[in-house]
Amino acid sequence: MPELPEVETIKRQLARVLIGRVFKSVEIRLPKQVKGILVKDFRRLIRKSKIVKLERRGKMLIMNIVKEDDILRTEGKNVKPMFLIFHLKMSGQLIFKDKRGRLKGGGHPIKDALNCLPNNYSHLIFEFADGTKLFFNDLRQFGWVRLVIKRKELENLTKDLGPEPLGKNFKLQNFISCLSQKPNSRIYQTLLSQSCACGLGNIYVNESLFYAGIKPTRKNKNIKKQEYKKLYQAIRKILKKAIAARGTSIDKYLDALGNIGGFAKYLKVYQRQGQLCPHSCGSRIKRLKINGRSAFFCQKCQK
DNA sequence: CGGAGTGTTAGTCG
DNA sequence: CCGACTAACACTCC
Repeated sequence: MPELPEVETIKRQLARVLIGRVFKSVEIRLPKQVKGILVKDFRRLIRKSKIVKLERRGKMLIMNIVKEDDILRTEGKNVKPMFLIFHLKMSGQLIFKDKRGRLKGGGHPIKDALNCLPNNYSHLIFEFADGTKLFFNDLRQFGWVRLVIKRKELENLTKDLGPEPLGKNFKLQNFISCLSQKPNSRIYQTLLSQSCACGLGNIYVNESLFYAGIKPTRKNKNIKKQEYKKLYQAIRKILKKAIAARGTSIDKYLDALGNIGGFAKYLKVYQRQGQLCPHSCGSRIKRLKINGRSAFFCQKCQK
């Protein structure tokens, strides 16, 4: 599930409960989800590390962690953090459970998953020194976690990501020139590729294109500057609104447990095929496969 | 029961 | 290099 607004929501929720906590151990039930490092090194580096900061880059959640020993040795000055990076892909969740069993965090909703933790999908279980826990659940097992020591390695992992669409570096002119560099790509596909703006997935790409009045099948080279401006504004507006609503949840899911999802009621086209266009044009929302993904759009309102 | 569909992206192939 | 396609996986829905 998680696209930019969902990961941002999870980051904000988890920051409130994770900053300052110290890892005691990690139970690795599905080793393949720990990428790029030997499991034994992963355990060793995690142990006695304190979470000092949470960041997000695109759809990745990044915890800055520091060995407690290093903090003591240097009296907390100029300690370089390591980076624990999560990608939830299609179905990952990060759920924090405090000592009383209360939950915070969230991700893709899995039926009954929150009633019982750990469950069949809890592939990594981090335990903190105070007995609280962080569960990494992932039904489809595409998600991953990695740990890198240097900021340089983190930069390597994010180097192909376009700018943060809500960040200062996201400028209309840069956005247009980036899209123009892929003249034969279709706008729907380019937006999903993370290259000109990061963090957009199928929900927000479809919603942004509807808002901007651009058909997902349009080739970039045929899109006018004015339309790109509208798209740029649409992306920012929709992402902000989605973050304010704490993300989107499709399907059934449990609220009240720190799980996410108020944006679903604002969706105009995503998974609304067959329904009347919300612009009251009389046309019905179409669904079309583009490179294996479902695009949703109004034939009348999107040119 | 079989097939399609699901919030992602890395890798391969032409 | 680009764009199209597929695999990684487990589940739900029609």
